[in-house]
Amino acid sequence: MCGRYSIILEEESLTRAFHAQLSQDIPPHYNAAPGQSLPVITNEKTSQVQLFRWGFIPQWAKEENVGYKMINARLDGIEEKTSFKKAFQSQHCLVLANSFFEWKQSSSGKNGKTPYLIKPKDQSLFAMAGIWNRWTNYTTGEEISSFAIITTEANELMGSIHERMPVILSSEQAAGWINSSLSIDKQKALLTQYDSEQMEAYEVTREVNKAYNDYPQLLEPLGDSIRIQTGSVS
DNA sequence: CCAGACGTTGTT
DNA sequence: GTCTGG
DNA sequence: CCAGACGTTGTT
DNA sequence: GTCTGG
Repeated sequence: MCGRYSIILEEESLTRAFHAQLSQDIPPHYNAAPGQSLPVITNEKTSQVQLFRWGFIPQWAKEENVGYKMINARLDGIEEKTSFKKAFQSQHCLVLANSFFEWKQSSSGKNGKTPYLIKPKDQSLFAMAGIWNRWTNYTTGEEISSFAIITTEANELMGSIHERMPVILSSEQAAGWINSSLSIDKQKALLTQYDSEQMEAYEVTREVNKAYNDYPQLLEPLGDSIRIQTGSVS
């Protein structure tokens, strides 16, 4: 799954990869967590980065905390899910990221879980496929826009760490995902499993476990950690 | 019909 | 165990 | 995702 | 709101 990631937005790479603008200052997130306002690009406004809350709040929700249970949406079966159906048809977004974290359960059961950082080898900024929703709290009138990250089966590289991973899009796939003039069938075909050969992963400090820790050192390889790439360990 | 769920991951 | 909050 | 709380009343 | 289950 994907329950934590990093995003430090730079205007230049944003423009180059996604042809979108920043309309406000967006603080760096070295340790983005569910419940926070994070940068996305939606199909409704493809030229602007907006801040949406991570944790999809469905139409039927009576209160916003429902969103904490819906930080991810499984691609498999998503069209049959009451909560996600409508958004999967017409409310797509790109969740901007530089890397994401996954925790590997130690085989012995001892030492608990070890956090890893995973990212594409080549591009520093990438998009994860997301769905969004706009929800109104009828008690307070407050309107909240929220999103979930679509997940799929782990590829070879990810498999050694965790069973699931986010759907990662190339910039061409990303453009199609938020292009509402494409048919849903064509858009669905864009949601492919990212190539294992193009990714790398390494162990990071357990300081990342605490969501209130948010600084650049969280992204550094742990001193004696191994770097994982498909077919080789270096 | 009404009532109750509506989600994911991992662990047991 | 289960829920909330970051 | 992980961490941390999980409760009430009354008094300061 | 909408679907599933009784």
